[in-house]
Amino acid sequence: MKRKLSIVDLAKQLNISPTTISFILNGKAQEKRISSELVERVLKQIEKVGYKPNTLAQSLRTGKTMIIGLIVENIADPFFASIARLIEEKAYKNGYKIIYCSTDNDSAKAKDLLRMFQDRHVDGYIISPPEGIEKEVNNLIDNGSPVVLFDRYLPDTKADYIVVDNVGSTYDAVSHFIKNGYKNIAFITLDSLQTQMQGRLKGYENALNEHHLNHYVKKISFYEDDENIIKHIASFLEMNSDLDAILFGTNYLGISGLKAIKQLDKKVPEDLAVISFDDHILFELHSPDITAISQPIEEISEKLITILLGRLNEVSKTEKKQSDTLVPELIVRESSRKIKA
Amino acid sequence: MKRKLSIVDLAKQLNISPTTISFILNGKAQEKRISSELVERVLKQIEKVGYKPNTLAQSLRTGKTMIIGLIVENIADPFFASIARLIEEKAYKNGYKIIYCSTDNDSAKAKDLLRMFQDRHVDGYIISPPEGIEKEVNNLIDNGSPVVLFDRYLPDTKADYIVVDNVGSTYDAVSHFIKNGYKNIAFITLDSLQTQMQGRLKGYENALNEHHLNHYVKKISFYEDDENIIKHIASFLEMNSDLDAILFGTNYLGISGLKAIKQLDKKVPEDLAVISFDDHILFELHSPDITAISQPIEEISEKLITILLGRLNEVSKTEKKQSDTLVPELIVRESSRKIKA
DNA sequence: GAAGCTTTATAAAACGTTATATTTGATTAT
DNA sequence: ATAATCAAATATAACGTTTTATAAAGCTTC
Repeated sequence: MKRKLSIVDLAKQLNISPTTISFILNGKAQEKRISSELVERVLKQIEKVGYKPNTLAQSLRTGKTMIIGLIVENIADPFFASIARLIEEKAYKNGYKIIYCSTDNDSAKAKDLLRMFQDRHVDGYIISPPEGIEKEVNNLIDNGSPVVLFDRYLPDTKADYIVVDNVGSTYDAVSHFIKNGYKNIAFITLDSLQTQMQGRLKGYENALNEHHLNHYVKKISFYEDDENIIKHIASFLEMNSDLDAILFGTNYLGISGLKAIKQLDKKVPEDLAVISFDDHILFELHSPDITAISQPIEEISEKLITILLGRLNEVSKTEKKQSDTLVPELIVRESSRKIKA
Repeated sequence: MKRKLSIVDLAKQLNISPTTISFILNGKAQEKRISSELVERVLKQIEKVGYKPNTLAQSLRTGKTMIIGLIVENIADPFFASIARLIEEKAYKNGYKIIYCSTDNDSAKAKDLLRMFQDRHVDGYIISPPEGIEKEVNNLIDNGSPVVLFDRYLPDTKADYIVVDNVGSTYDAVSHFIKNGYKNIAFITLDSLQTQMQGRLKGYENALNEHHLNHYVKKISFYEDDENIIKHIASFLEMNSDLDAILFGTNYLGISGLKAIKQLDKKVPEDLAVISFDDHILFELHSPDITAISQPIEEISEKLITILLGRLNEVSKTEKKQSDTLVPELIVRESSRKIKA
């Protein structure tokens, strides 16, 4: 196990001071008026012996780690996994690494993770936050660490955020149902106060109210497992036999919902039309294929990383809160087809 | 931006030496015979002011970062995302964080990532390796960093690994086809020398040979995008109109394959029976649902982290290569149903 | 009453950088 | 002639820990 060589070793080899090498490596050769011959000589030796600065020492000294903390609800969810993948890629191109963790929407776990990330001195945060971590997030920002939220945001924080137009997109989805002749439209969603779920509910209600239609809302706890979700949805469907359409609030509710519908032997869209929030490969290949509200994943990731990198390079930390609301697309498929008249 | 307080600050507050605090914090109070009153007093103050050691300084001094580097083919692939999720969870419980990156099966990128992770002094590695990084992996091990491979392994390295019985599972899948009356069975796989793909091919061939059936193998480059994969599969199916069953070598080949089959308006399993490697939520809900070779994801993750943590706690690094081969399960569904006689 | 142990605690060096202040010798301005 | 500027490089302290070696004080023991 050979010890890696340090800047001091390198300095000894060249018979110069470590300081000089450090200046050269940090692009201060000109500013510090290091002669170009020396610069040349140093770079050549670095190349030759394959010297690499110790990032830990650099971080300890500078306070920068070039690591971004990514906190998502669940890395195994394809929506979050895709976002993670894109963020990883973009961060990597800018010299940043990602440390990630999943919260399971548990605020205690999220706080724990924030503490850990802080211990590790990550430079910035990208978070899909559970409720209840407002204080911790504000603390981070007050301590100079930029935080960008996504998917949902925390109104009582100074954190930047990127979200989508939840209200508008469920409004459009329900309107699409109505235009196609559906009248008894349910919304199966999470029992959650998070902004995105509130928005989705709002859009649903707005559309129904406009047409004076009945509301059928089923709220499911985040902490149920797949099997229980299916049971709840199935019994909700049985108890509301007049329903002719369902909007699902998230992709996994949609998936569990399809399982419930299958169990009940209902036909989509003849017995029950379906739209789900979040597109999924399954929705594309399902028979019939499922209409979905597709979030602009690429654009979300791009904006997230752009804002965060911007903050990281900012000189004065005074600039005010940044946010953006992107527009999802309703991908119309077979499952929400017109009722035969 | 308040500066965090250091062990020195704490020592000053208590009018004692930083050394003493360090000993106490590292559980050496007894060994170093620190009086229990002092221990008490120190712990109380730590609690009171919320002192947290700086992990960077600790890492610099000790050479340990408590970070595990996770290198997967693609974090957005549900197989890898699920593994990542489970590994994350188990690592977290043991005080380790995860840094992850995706390789896209690109050995140059993988080498780059290994270098980065090394720069960051990660304590150990979990890798689904592309070919061509044998030298780098051996270097890591020689330098004392444990490496555990999964999904595929590198025969020419000393790295531990966890894989599944690829040969046996595709053998079983093909045998299942044969038992159900299928005779012209294709294997659509990646054009790859990686051990898992070689194994899957082997199992396919073994089963066919046993029954003196024709081989139909289509190898697809890893670097094609979804659209092209579909085209290749579609044209392969058109050119081999006598086929009555297909085994797909990975989940995304299976998914693209289903799209191709849909485009060609073939019925599953009447025109074409289907089995795919790797289970997927889509396979469960597809009509008809798709028979799949399901890998024991939970068990894989468990063994990976167990081996790695074992290595990290090992005193002498002499113990020999560890490996394990787990057994996937063939989940039989509608798509490989018996041909009507 | 000196030598040797215990007990309890500490000083100082080290990990590998970077940033600030300083040195040295040469050149220019007054 | 001397003060002032400049070019080129360096010494040193600092970041916050851990570890090794050492100290101080009290107690035995002969």
